[in-house]
Amino acid sequence: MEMHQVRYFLAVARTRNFTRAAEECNVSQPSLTRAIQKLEGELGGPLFRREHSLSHLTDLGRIMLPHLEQTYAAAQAAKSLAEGVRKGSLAPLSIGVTASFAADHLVDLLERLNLSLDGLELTLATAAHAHLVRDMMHGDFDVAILEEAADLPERLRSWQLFRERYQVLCRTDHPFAQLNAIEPALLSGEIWIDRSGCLSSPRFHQLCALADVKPVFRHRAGSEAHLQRMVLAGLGCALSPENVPVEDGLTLRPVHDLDLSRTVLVATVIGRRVSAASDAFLKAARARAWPVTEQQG
DNA sequence: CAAAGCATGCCTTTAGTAAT
DNA sequence: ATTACTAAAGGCATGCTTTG
Repeated sequence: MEMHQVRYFLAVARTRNFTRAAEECNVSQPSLTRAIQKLEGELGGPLFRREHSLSHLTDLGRIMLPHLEQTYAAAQAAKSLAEGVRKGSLAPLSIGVTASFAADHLVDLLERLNLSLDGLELTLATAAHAHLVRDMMHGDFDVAILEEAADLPERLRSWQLFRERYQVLCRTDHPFAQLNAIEPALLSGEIWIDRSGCLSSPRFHQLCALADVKPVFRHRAGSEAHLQRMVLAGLGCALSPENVPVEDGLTLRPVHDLDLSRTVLVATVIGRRVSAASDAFLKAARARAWPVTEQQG
């Protein structure tokens, strides 16, 4: 099925006249007739009943009409969108954010970007670290905000935004909430919610094993929002980056001597064309004041 | 019978593909 | 890179049927 066939079909459906439809479409009547015949061959039956002055859609034609209208409208929309991108009146930007990064950090940044960039068309998506990196390399994102890791692809060019520690996230009615800082030994026996797909998770397990601290690793959450809901629901405690905004009823408490922190980066892929929108975002992100972590101890 | 409406035969042009 | 072939779109001329 070709788009010109759909276009001709819609013109005939509208005018109920092959000759006038051909004029509308700026082709000769025989060309239009042949295109309709081809479409009918492909769809398995006549779309129009040819009755001279009373030509009209067949049942098949009526059934096809809304689908083909939609098809044509979608194609037209794609065309005008493409034109917008080409002329620079549209500035598409796709940002991938690691699941443990609170999008709250981006609000003012995105607000300024939207004000300064005409035609900004933003896609903001979240994914676990490994998926984010993979999707970034596949071209799904123009820019990624992710954690520093040993195995980041060489083709990623990154800039550090800020560094932050992990702290214990618990309910405000949990005994931990009363402490200024938690002794690691106190974590033993606590029911724990793991951050699945997050780089901090294996590192935390490792640190616990080294210090002979034994939380009960039982639950898993795939996003920061889910993690906080699960803690709110009383399922257990978890680790969260210290700058994550927490829900009412939750609090963050540091752990003594817990060497668990992360570096948050903004990254692009080397060699890929940097769009105006990407460039503006990168510049704004790097110029922005990010949370500063005081040195512990 | 003339005009309107659609179909068909035959042609050219163009784009894509396979072979050299 | 060049050539040959093929398929498809489209145009012109014209035929057939219906309508007024």
